[in-house]
Amino acid sequence: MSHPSYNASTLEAKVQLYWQEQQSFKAIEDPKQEKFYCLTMFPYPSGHLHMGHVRNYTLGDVIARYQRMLGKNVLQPIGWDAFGLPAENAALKHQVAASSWTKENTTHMRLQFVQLGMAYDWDREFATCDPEYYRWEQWFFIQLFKRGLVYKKKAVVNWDPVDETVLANEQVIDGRGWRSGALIERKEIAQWFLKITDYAEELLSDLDTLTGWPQEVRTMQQHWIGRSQGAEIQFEIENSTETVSVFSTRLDTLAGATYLAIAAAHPLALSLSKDNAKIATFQKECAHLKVAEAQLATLKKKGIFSGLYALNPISGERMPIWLANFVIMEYGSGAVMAVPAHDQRDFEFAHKYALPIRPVIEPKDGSDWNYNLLPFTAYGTVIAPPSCAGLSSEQAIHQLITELSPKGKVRAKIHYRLRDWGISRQRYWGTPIPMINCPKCGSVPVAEKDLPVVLPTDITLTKPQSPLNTLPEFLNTHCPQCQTPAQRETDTFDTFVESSWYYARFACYDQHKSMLDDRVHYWTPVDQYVGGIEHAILHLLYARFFHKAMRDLGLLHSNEPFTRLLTQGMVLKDGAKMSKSKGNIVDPKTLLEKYGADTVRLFIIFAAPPVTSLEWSDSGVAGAHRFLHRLWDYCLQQQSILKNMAIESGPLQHTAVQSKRRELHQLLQQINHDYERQQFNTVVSGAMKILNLLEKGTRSTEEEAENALLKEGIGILLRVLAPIVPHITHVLWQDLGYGMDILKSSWPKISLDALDCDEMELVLQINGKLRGNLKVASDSSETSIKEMALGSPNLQRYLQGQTIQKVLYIPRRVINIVLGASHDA
RNA sequence: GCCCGGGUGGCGAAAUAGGUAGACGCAAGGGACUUAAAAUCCCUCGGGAUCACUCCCAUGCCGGUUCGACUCCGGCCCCGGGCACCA
Repeated sequence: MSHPSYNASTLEAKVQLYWQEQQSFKAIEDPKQEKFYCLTMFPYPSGHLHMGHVRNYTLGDVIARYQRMLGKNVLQPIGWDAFGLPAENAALKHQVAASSWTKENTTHMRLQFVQLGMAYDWDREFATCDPEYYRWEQWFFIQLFKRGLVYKKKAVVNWDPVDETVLANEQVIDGRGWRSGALIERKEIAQWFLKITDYAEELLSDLDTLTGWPQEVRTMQQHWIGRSQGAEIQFEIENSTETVSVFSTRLDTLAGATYLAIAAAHPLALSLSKDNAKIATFQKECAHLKVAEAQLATLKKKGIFSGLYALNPISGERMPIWLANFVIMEYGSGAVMAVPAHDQRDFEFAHKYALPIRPVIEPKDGSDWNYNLLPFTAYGTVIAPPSCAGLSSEQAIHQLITELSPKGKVRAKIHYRLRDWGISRQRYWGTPIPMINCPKCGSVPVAEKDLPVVLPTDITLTKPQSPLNTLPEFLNTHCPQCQTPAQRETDTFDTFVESSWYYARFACYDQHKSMLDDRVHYWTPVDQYVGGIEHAILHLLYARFFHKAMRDLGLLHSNEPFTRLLTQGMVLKDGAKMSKSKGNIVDPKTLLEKYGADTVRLFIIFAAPPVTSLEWSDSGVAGAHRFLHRLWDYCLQQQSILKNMAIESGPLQHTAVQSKRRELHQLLQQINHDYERQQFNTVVSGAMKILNLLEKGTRSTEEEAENALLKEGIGILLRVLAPIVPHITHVLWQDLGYGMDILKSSWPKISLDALDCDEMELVLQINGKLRGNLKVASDSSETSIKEMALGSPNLQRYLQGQTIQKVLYIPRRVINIVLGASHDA
C-alpha cells in the first residue's frame, strides 16, 4: 500500500532530463505530417522571469503540447529580443558592457524556462543581438531601400539639452528628462522611415481574413490605420504665392470654414517668427511639448493669430490663419480648416478667440439649431454655397469635388491616420542601420558583401549618449559607390524591427547563406501566436507589414504571419500590476523551489481564463499543489489494479458504473471543447471533476467493470492534464503501465455510446421563474412533455385559478408556462 | 482627450447558441482521526424572511427588448490596455 510520496523537484528534473535525452521537442520538417507552429512573443532578457512571463509561456506551452498530442508536427521555438533601452541603462549604471549584461540574463532565463518544463526546440534559439541575426535584417532593409520603401525625412524627437541625448517618451517625466531633470525640447533631426503607408490598404482589408484573431485587436488596428475618404483642399494665401494644403472629410462644410489652424512648426509659421516676437514665444512654448499624442490630446487648446489670411476657395472670403498647439506637423499636412459651426473642437477654439461661426448645414428634419450654443456635427441639408443649397451633405461633397477639382483647388483623396514608420534611434544598443553618408553620393547602402555592419560590443558607457558617433573605427569607412572616405550612419534600428520577422527566422535558424530558405514555406504562417494585449497595435501591425514586404520580395508566400492569436491578460497582486515600486512581486524562483513547475503551471492556468487579468493568490498555489498530491496518491493507490490490465473495457451492464462512465465522457467532451476555445481554466476544473468522480465509489458489485472504468478514467485524466502538468503525468503514465511516453500517446476519444442516456431532466418555469424540475424519457414527444409539466404536482399551487396563455418548450432544457395578465391591472 | 477591453459571493471564477446564477477551487466555520499538531477525510458556506415547507432580493448603476437577460440594445460610473522612441 505504501508508495513514494510526491516529490516535485526530483521528479521534474528526471523528466526534463528524459526530454533532453530523447530530443522530444526537436522539430523536423516533414511534408507528410500536418505542422503546427506555436509561438509565444519572445522575451526581452531583463534578468529573470516574472509571473507575467510564466503565464505567457505556460499558455503557449499548453497549446503546443496539446497540438502535439493531437498528432501535429509541432514547432515551438524560443529566442531573445535582446536589443533595447534597459541594457543601455544597466550598462551605464553598473559599468558593464550591454552585451555581457544581456548574455548573463539570457543564461539565467534559459535555465528558468527549462525548469518550467517548456517544450522548446532549443536548437533554434537565437538572440536578436547576434550579428548572424541582424545581418539579414540589414540585408532586408537594403532590399526595401532598393524597392523605394525607405526614405529619409526630418522628424521631431525629445531632446535633453543637458545630457545632449534623445529621450524615449517614457524617459520624459512631466516634461523633463528623467536623469538630468532638464526641460526637454522638441528637436527635428533627419531620420529613416519605412513606407508602411504603401501597405495601408492591404493591412486594413486583410484584417477581415484574420478570423483567428480576437475581434478587439482587429478593431483596434482598423481604427489605428484609420482610412478616411475626403478631399485635399488648396487654400491660397492673400498677398502670397504660397498655398496651404488641408485634408477634410467634410468638404460639405467648406463654405462654413472661417479660419485655418496650422502647426507651430508649419513652414509658413516658421518664416513668421523672425519678425514677430509673440509668434516666436508661442512656438517656443510648443517646442517643449512631449512627442506623444496623449499629451497633445489633453492639452489646453491655445493659439495665436499669424497675421496672414487664406482665401476660401468657394466664397473668396478672407480667413485668418492661426497657429494652434493642437495641430502637429507629423499628422497630415500640419494644417486644418476650421468650421466652428460644425465641429466641436473648432467651435471651442472659435469661442475662446471670438472667431466667426458660420452655419452652412442644417438638420435634415428642418428643425432649428442654435449654432452659438452647440455645433451641428452630423450630416444634414446644405445651405451654402448656392450651388449646393438643398443638397444633402453626401451629395454636396460629390458636387464640390466635381465643381472645384477642374480648377485645381480640390481633389478627392483617401487619407490614412497611419503614419510611416520611423525606424531611426539615436541609441547604441541596437542594430546599426546599414547606410553610409558619402559627401559626394549622399546616403548609400552598405555593399551586401560587407554585411553585417557589426555593432562594437566591448564598450563601457560613460555617458548617456551613443558612443557610435565618436568611435573612429566604427564611423570611418569608404563610399561603396565612389570609394571616397565616408562615414557610417550611427543611428540604430527601432527594436520593433527585430521583432517584426523573428518568427520567420526560427524556421531557418541555421541558414547562413540567406535570410530565409524553403523551410519557411513549411512552417509559416505561425498557427498560434501568444502574447500580451499591449502589443495589439504596434508590434502586430509592424510584423504584418514585414510579412507582406517579405512576400513581395518572394521570400515567403502567405499574406499574414499569424493565423491565430491569443492575447493574455496581466498578472496582478492586490489588484495592481506586480512591480518593484509597489513591492508586490511574487518571484517564480521561490515558488519553483517550494512546489515545482507543475504546481506553478497548474495554478496559473487554473486561476483565470487566458484573456483576463489574473489575481495572484498564495493559498491558491497551495491548493493547486494539494490537487497534484491527491492525484499522485490516488493514482498510485490504484497501481496494483491497473498495472496488468488491458485498457479496453467490455460493455458495461451495471447501471451505476454506466452512469459514472457517462459523466466521465461528458466531462471529456467539455474539456475537449474548452481546449479548442482555449479556456484552459475550465479544462483544469473539468480534470478536478474527473478525479472527484473516480474517487467516489459506485458501490457496485461488478468489480471487473469498475476496474475497467478506473483504467479508462485515469487514462483520460492523465492525458487531458498532460499539456498543463507535463512532469507528473509523464511519471504516472509510465508507472501505471499505460505506456513509455505520454507525449506519444493519442488524445482520448469520446465514446458516443457512453454519452447515450434515456432520461433527461428539464427545468420548469412559470413566467420565467424557476418552479421545479421534471425527469422525462429522452424520446418523449413535445406534447407529452408539456402535458407532464402541466400535471406536475409541484406546479399545481401556481396554476390554480390562472389562465394559461402559452407553454414554451426549449428542447432538452426548459418548459416555461406563461400565465395570463393579472386581472386587477 | 481619443480608440479597445473589463466589472458576478469573503476571494479566483463558472454558466458552450438568450433558458436552473455561483460549477471547480481558495479562505472561513463545524466535525472525524491524533496524546497533540501537521496532513488527510466529512459537513456548512451570496443576502434577507421563515420552526419548517418555501418565498423574496441579487451578476457595477439607470432604463429598454423578451415568455425568460450575467448574456442583446441605449445612457452613465469605475478599473485596465494602447496612443506611434518601454518592450
